[in-house]
Amino acid sequence: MRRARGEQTRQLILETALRLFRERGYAETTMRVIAKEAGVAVGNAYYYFDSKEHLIQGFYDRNQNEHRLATTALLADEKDFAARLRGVMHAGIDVNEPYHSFAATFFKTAAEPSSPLSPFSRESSPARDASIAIFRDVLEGSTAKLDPELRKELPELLWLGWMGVILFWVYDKSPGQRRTRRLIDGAVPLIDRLVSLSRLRVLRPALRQILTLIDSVRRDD
Amino acid sequence: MRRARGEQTRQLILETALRLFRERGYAETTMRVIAKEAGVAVGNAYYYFDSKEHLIQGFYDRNQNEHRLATTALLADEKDFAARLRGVMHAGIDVNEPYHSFAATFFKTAAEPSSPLSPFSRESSPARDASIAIFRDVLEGSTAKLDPELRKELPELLWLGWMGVILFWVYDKSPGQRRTRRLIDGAVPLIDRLVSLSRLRVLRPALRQILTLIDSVRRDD
DNA sequence: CACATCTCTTGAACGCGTTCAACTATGGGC
DNA sequence: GCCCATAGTTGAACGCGTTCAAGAGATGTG
Repeated sequence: MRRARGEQTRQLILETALRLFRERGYAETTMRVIAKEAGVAVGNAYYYFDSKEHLIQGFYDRNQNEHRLATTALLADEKDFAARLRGVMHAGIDVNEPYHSFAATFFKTAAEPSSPLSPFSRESSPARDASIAIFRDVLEGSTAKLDPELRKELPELLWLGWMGVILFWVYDKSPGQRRTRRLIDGAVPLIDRLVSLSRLRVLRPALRQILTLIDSVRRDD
Repeated sequence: MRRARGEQTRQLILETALRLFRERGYAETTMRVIAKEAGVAVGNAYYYFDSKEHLIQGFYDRNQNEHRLATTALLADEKDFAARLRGVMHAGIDVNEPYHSFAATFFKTAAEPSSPLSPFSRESSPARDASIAIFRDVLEGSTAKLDPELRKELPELLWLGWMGVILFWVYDKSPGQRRTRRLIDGAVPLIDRLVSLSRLRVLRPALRQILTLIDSVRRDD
């Protein structure tokens, strides 16, 4: 089997790279060392990964998957919207916590718009969609009552908010990133309240304005 | 005078670099070419600038200043809050527009939390305070009526929102970055409306919740 | 004027990510 | 069993940002 051997080498390189990234940091880990540790030639790594940055995509995918797994139990039992959202966000931070010190470097790389690692890039689209799906589940599996038009947009908005939390977390230098935990604990009830308020008649015009804004901005022409 | 000669070389290197960045892009401009065009040795550029990315700081400072200058006329005349905010944001985009293509790279550098170029870093504090001051002026020089506690926090919140607009702009690949313009045109009236709504009795609890959240997150322990 | 000191300048050299022509191993077709 | 297209692998070589020992030039000191 050709495929099997290729996949094996690919995994070997990826696992070696991620281990070294964790042990010594991203910038300090050279492609030559990754190749040497994996027992292959430098060029071989480039046969499987377009660039050093692309290796990080593997890290993202794995954590993304761990995040999903960490939330399934909660999302199966809990019905309260706020509790679901809070659980999902804390789980997301839990999963990434061991990597906080070098997540900053990853973030720097991912921040470049042309980078394949950017959360908004085409290459990240599957991971992004999977992440948005979690937030759709958070909403749809809950007993929350809200404006039907907002319901359609909310999963993506929650994902955007989640990106904001991640951004905050990356910059968070407080011990154990407590501030991020406080942000989540404070923001979730607030979001819950605002979502409920979406059915209020007085706020109808403001809500429509928000939805119109989302629509006009989304059009990419 | 030594200082004069050094400063002259520094300016020569900076201007040459910015010109080349504009002409051929950031990644395509090598330090060797910058040095050659400026008529100095490569190492000389590193005597004045810590790295290639640090050359961007000069660009950043210059545009920051231009933004401030571009808003003074408007902020002296206009009294309507929405019009003031809209003008300031569009002016900010105007100033940066010619550099959109390599602003991405600048953003990448600024995004690293440990970077002195980060908008949240201590080194950027003066620039950040200056920027927040503009938004304070936007608010205080307007006739807007709003909750007094919100009034204290709003300038910083507007600045944060502005950072979000910049982030959107950096990623905006639509011709002439039209989507960013639409975002501003749509978001400003919305902010205006929400600010007005802050005096509404029904929303009092939600507002207090927002203010409490800001306070708890700001505590850095 | 000589000397010491500090500012400024040089360019070869280093290590990095990345490329690519050349090579080897594999498996299916006849 | 042989052949050949394809998958997989190699490592020297390239151009890049960056460093640094060495020196040149300007200024202060006796």
